[in-house]
Amino acid sequence: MNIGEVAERSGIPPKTIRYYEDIGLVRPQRSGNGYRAFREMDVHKLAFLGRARALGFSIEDCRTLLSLYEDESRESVQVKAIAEDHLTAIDEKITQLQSMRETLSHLIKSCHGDHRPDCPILSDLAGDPARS
Amino acid sequence: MNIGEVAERSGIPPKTIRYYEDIGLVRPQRSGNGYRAFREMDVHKLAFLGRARALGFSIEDCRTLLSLYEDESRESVQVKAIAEDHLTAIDEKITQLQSMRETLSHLIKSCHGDHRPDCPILSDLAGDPARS
DNA sequence: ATTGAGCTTCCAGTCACTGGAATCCCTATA
DNA sequence: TATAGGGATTCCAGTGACTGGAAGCTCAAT
Repeated sequence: MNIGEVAERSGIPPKTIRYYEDIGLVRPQRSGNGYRAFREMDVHKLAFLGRARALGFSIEDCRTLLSLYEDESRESVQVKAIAEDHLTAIDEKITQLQSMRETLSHLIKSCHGDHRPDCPILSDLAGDPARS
Repeated sequence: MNIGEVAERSGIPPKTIRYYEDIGLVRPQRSGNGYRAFREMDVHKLAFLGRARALGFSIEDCRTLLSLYEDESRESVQVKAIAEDHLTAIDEKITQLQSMRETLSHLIKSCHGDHRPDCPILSDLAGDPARS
């Protein structure tokens, strides 16, 4: 199977598949013409990576998850620990974004948004808390 | 004022201040010895940048916001538009993270997390929806 | 024989810093 | 006065996870 078909079937663009090979996430064989020759297993792995990435796992987490997936003697607690750490990180990001959102939406509400220069958003950024 | 004192007063590390000069966000003068010579105005600008970055504005947004701040003939609607766009982007990120969070926490709940290899997290990543 | 699509490699750019090396300047102390 | 230190300078490289583009090779069809 050539890279184009694999890209279509796994949902991972060719450029990214080559990149994943570069960093050792997949190891497709090669045909006589120098083209990458993918097997079903490779497509499966790439789809796995696509789903893990879509859940926000880092490439290094993906590498670990893949190796656990292929390790028959894994313990599910290992997988769960990675997932829990990641969930914690997601929660922290959400909290941070919500705090930004809070401040920003207050500022936006207090700004007239007209042709005059007075702007509580700029006043706040400038460090004038009275005007925000 | 040297870079160390400015860093302390503005909360921006020296490395970052030099970087901000590189990309033209601040233009400190120079002393005879080649050291950067910051004025109050520069500290003020850097603190402005620090607050804008803390709200998640991109460097390019910060550049625009700074120039609006210094433009007496600005219209607050220009500032508000940037802030609203940014708020939209934040909301999109939050939504995406919450969707990841949702999926991930379901998977975590369904995983025993013991010494056995069976793992619904891996099964889901492998594309087996029945086992998740 | 030629065209065009698809494949190859390699290099550079993204974003916003951050670390490190080599060197220079200034001040205080022995 | 020599020296030691702390702080300043520049420049280069690396981060994460791709993505774009150029130059060139292969293959199938006309």
